[in-house]
Amino acid sequence: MPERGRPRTFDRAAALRRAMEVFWAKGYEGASISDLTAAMGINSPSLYAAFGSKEALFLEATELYTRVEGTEIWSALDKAPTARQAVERFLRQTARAYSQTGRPQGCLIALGALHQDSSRGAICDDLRRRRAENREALLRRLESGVAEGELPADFDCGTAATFYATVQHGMSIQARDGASRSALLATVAGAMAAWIAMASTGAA
Amino acid sequence: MPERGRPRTFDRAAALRRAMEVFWAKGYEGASISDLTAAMGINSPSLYAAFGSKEALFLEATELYTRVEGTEIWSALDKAPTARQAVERFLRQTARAYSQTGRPQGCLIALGALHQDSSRGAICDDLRRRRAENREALLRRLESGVAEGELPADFDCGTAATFYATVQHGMSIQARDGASRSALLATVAGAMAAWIAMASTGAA
DNA sequence: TCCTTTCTGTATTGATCGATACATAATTCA
DNA sequence: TGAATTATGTATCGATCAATACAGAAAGGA
Repeated sequence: MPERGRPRTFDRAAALRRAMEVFWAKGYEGASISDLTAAMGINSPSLYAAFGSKEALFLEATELYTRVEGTEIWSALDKAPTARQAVERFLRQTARAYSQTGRPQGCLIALGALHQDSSRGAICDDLRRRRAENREALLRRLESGVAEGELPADFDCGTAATFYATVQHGMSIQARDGASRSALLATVAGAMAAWIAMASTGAA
Repeated sequence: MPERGRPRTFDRAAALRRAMEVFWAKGYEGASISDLTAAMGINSPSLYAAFGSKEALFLEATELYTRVEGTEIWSALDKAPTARQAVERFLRQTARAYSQTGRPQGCLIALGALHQDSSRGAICDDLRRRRAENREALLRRLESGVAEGELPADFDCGTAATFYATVQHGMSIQARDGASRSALLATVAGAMAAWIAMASTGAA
């Protein structure tokens, strides 16, 4: 509460949003401090004073991404009445989110830092952990579907969770390649076609 | 034929293979000239004399990757007697190739340069073009399946080609996350489960 | 044996990377 | 008001980036 010293002259939350967009568009190593400060409207000493380092800023940016963009995509999982609808809506939300105009295409978590490297270990690990959490969320929803009797007892939830998470990752690259929303929805249709077979016979 | 001047003391083809592995593991921007020369066993002037620039070296490396690793994956498309077997073998070869021990995991074409940037336009465009060619190859094989009567006339080849190409892209990220071969094959099983539904009813 | 050509290794280029030193400005506390 | 504290802008830091200058070495052609 008691704010000592000269007050900050920029909006920290707004600057973080700008930084998130830069990381989203360019990836961790592709986003330079110059890129970031230019987008955030501040000088580098202010960036370091407010966020600590490029790495810490990225971690805050991914947390913000997860909370805002991620929720938009993943909230469908819990809201939908059936596991099938949950997965389909989650994928359709993914298609919508990955093809928004005026925003970077694809997913920050999927594309932000794919190449493990000497100094980028923490960054890669953080994104990997978030991707693993996404698969876990899918897995839990599918297991609920089995517990509730919607899905057969021998339904291979692990295989299905891995499969749908992988499709979502592929959609990030597809979106980066400039795929239209309808092209992304075609992928969703393909992925949901698998549901029928997986659900009716257990895993293939 | 007439080799004037001092002969090269290193094997250009072997050096290119090493460079390909560095780009494969670290991506275009993640691979520094130092990384490359160290792996190739030469100094930077030799690199520039033999390959021109980092960008030209990358383009040669991706061409080599396509010719060697790519053929291993994609040759299944033409060899298999049916479209379904072609797609399944193509995906299973992908799972195998993406989880080879002692090699980078995932695909150079899919992961090499995902973030379009000022100076990397040509690199991104080249990889994008190769990814588009892969989808085209899938599409042609599926259309053959329709022409030969294996698939119904209303089978949506475009949707299926996009879907399977996207699954393969997702498998690159899955592999980068350390997925085992069996985990990748689980994704293949999921993707092939979609075949049944797509082939029996046309697109979903 | 020169001359030309090409490659090799050392050393270095200007640019940019992430990160700071420092002086100054703006606020709270006493 | 004066001391303490924190933020800001300028001007950098050493390290590393991709790319070369340059001199010497190794080959062919004359």
